[in-house]
Amino acid sequence: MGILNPKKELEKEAIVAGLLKEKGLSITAPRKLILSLLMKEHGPFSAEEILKKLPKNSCDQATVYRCLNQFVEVQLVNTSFLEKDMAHFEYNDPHHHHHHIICKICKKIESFHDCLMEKIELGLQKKGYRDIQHRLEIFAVCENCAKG
Amino acid sequence: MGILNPKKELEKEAIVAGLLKEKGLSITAPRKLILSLLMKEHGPFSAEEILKKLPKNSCDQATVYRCLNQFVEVQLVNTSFLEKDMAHFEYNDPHHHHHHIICKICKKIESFHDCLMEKIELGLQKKGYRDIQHRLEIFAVCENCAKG
DNA sequence: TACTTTTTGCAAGCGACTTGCATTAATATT
DNA sequence: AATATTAATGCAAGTCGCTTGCAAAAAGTA
Repeated sequence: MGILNPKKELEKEAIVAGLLKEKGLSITAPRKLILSLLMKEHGPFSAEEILKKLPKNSCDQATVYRCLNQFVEVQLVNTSFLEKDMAHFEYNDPHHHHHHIICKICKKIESFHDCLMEKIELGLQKKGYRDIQHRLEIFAVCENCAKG
Repeated sequence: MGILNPKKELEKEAIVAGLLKEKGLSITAPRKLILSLLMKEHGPFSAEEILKKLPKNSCDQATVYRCLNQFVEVQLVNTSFLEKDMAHFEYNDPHHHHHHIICKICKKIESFHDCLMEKIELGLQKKGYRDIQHRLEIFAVCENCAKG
């Protein structure tokens, strides 16, 4: 794909570099690789999956974790804990806000773009989902900490 | 408290034992201790916190984890991943459905009993919370797996 | 280009959680 | 109620996702 259309690839590179700069991160090979991977493929992916998807020996496991944590900090990436014991990461596209539903048995992950509990659960039941549970967690800075 | 009102304590014991039986779990000392702790105090608590709250040497770390996982399986307890790297556990009281908000900085956890995104975020802003993010995860059995 | 700062790779380390196994306790059976 | 059977517990060792210290390399800066 990059070979077939080098112009477009260069544009994408520029976008990725721009995002990194915007967030105050220096532009390095691993950071570009990881971020463009996450922007191209729709996760959520575990760190291990990301490492496997990168070109062989292009970057170390430790670097993957370090980059992902930095991306989360600057809100380029969202974390979720769909599976116990393992974080999943996904590019945070503000224009495509969505949530995940993971099958308790086969662990298949799907996304949906709606955001209202009752509506969601009814819709999912009609789709054939059973035994639906949800978890909503909110992260914020409290009044006290916002002052300090 | 148990000493002051032994009758009420016995009643509570019976409730806890009843819940365990209802869920097909045998009634053991550690299970009774952990479940009644979670029913009495409102978490969410980490496994470590639970272990510390139990009477000294009343049960092993491994047992705490084993019990908690069983409780989650039978839906007596809910898990949340408010902090990366550490699960939190809480008694699943169907009459007091609620969610959690954790401060990004001081990690203070509060619960709220409302359940509508926009309403929630507006209300929290008025309460002084800033930089609000939320995470909603849904767990269910998909059509395929429900068949099998 | 030379200097300073940050990032990376590697390997060792950490910590939450799990597991194998012998012992002990809970349920089922008689 | 006593015994047999099955399951749960404690202990210690192990696993695994993730982090970190440090020297080398690459980015940013002048």
